[in-house]
Amino acid sequence: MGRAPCCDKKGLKKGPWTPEEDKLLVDFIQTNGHGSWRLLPKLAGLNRCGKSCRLRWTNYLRPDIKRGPFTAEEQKSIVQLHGIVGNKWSMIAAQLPGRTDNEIKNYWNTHLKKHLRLMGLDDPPPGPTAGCPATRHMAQWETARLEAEARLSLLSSSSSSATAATTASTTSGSSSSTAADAGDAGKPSDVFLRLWNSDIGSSFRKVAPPGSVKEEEGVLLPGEDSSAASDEREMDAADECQMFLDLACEEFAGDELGLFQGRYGGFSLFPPLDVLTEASLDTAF
DNA sequence: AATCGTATCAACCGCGTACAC
DNA sequence: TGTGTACGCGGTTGATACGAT
Repeated sequence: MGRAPCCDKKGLKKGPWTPEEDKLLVDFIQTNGHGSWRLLPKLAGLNRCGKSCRLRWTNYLRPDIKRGPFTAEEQKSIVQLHGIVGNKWSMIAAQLPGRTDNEIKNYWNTHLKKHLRLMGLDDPPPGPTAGCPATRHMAQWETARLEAEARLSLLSSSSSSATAATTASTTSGSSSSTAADAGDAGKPSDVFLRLWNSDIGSSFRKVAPPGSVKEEEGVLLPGEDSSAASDEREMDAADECQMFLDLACEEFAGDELGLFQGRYGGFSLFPPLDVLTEASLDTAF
């Protein structure tokens, strides 16, 4: 479990990439694929470490990257998904075709977080019943998320067969299976994918513009879609404000999704652990 | 026009995990 | 089984752009 020595090498260039370097990297990957990132810079004639090449490719040069401002739907999705998985930017990015984890992370830190703070939705007070309704609901979501992680970790550690069944059910039933499904959906710790393929996830998926996601891979094809012009508009301040109000005071708060099963004076996404069987887990996720 | 403060985002750093040997 | 290596992720930094004074 040692540290990667990849960037320890002296003499490797750092800092901003030049157009020439970009071209070398793109040409090489389009011809040969990236293969081993460690070997790539040498093979491509780049004086960079593999890590830097991978980052440049995944965050900037990849052909399927979507440029431009985040749409209203994307912003809404980010806020919602963040409420479930927290700072799991790669998970969130997997649900937003063409957006990178780095981009989403930056956008969250510079835009969305600021808006939430201004509205008092960030930094919730202790206890789910304190504060304004909107803040309380945000706290409830965070509580639910933590509980979900704890429960599923517990369950997955004791039931590998349930995991296999879950994987089978999730990959067959969803019309918006993603690249992540193909890769990591079988991991018992992948809480998000379980949630995403549950009723909760399907509710969230409703916000995605029709046709914006390729059915099998969950990514935009070159030249595909992008016709959802109405979704491409940039939100003005009033739109954004209203969006957060909507999220906090309606969807996050509501039982309209059938999420909250009150107990112990609070709420929970799940029935008590002792009634959670493998079968019920399969049904739920 | 110059200076200063703030916002943005590309890129880096370091850690955790998976995997090969 | 233990160790080393490579990769991916999230947090952070620093350069640059932009707006205010």
